[in-house]
Amino acid sequence: MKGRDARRQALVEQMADHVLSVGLPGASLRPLAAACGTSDRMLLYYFADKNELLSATLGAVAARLTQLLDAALPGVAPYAVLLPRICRLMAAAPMKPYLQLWLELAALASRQQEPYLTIAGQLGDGFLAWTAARLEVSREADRLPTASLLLATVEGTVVLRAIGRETMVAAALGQLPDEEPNPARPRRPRKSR
Amino acid sequence: MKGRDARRQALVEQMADHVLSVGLPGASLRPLAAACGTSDRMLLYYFADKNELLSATLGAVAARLTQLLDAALPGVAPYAVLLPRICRLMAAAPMKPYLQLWLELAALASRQQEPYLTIAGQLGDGFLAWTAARLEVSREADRLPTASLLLATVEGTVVLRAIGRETMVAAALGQLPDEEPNPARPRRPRKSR
DNA sequence: ACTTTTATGTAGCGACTGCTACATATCATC
DNA sequence: GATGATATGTAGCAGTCGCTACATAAAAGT
Repeated sequence: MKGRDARRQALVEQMADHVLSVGLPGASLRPLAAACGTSDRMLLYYFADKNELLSATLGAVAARLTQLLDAALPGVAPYAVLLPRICRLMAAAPMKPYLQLWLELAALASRQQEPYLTIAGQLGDGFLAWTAARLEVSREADRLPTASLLLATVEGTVVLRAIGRETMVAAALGQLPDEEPNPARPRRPRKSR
Repeated sequence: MKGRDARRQALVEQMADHVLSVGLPGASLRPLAAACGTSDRMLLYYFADKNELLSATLGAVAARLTQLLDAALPGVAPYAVLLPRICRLMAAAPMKPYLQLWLELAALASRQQEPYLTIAGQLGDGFLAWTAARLEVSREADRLPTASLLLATVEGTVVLRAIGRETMVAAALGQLPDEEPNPARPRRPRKSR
């Protein structure tokens, strides 16, 4: 009764590895079991069914992501600085598997499928809180609305990058309200006049 | 050789209906065939394989979406007006099946799967052009960058709505640069002073 | 009328899906 | 050392997946 929970946790972590590398399409019982060095039979011995198993695994993934995000971007910044900063963070290699999984979750959640809808919602709440905590606002009442707007834009760049349109992301980020202190930005080579 | 293409087109339209209603997860050969009143055998008689069949079907879906979007939102508007306008359009009921499919495409594209990556990319290009055409800018050089930023934010609200966070969308849209001419918006009941 | 092309039905293959029945180990407790 | 709980292997079920071999019907062309 004690080692059982420990074994479950160990399996969950190994399954999290596997899901992060191949995504939900590859998250069927036999491949998952193989990634854990066990059998589908044993997975269903430790978990009631695939749903419970996946819920636990995605929970572990969410925990890793939370940890990863919390470690990133210390300090606060105003909207116009924070947006490109977060977008750059989301474009970094370590985020890729999480964001691929995130889009798969969003697609399933969009069809109201449980447990994905619930999990994706909680992840979204986490994203918002994380964003809000790093946002510098003049009026405190603007924090959540501004963070929501920022989050939406970031999510959008994630989608655009997913469909291979990094150019659009770059164009969008070049089009900020221009409040960040970036002295060395060549606007245009200032034609001779 | 003549009726063949007509039959293909008819099948494609019926499959588009089906895909729009159940999404890519339900787009396997036998259900698709049933939706067309035929058999999987016949689908693979008119199409080389499932990939070709799905490409054609998603092309038809894209055409419908283009038509649907082109009919919507005549006239141009500046960024701050256009953003909530488009978001409201995306939240409308007729868009739902398209956006659910769009997220599924984005998730598959994110894993570099063809033909989804190509199709999603083309759809994204269409979105950007559509947005840019409705955007009112002061400097023409800002059109594409600003449209990209707008598109990203819109896509983000689509994701947030997919995961059941309409509240975040509402909060984000309340947090616009506030340039739209909306005289009857109660900011706050202006406390007595 | 004969042949060739076009269209359709039937049946099935091998692989995979989530899940389960049954048997058996291993091991702690009484 | 018998007994019961915990753990694991083997085998398989009923279903779906994309796809194909084989037969045949209808139609078109000669």
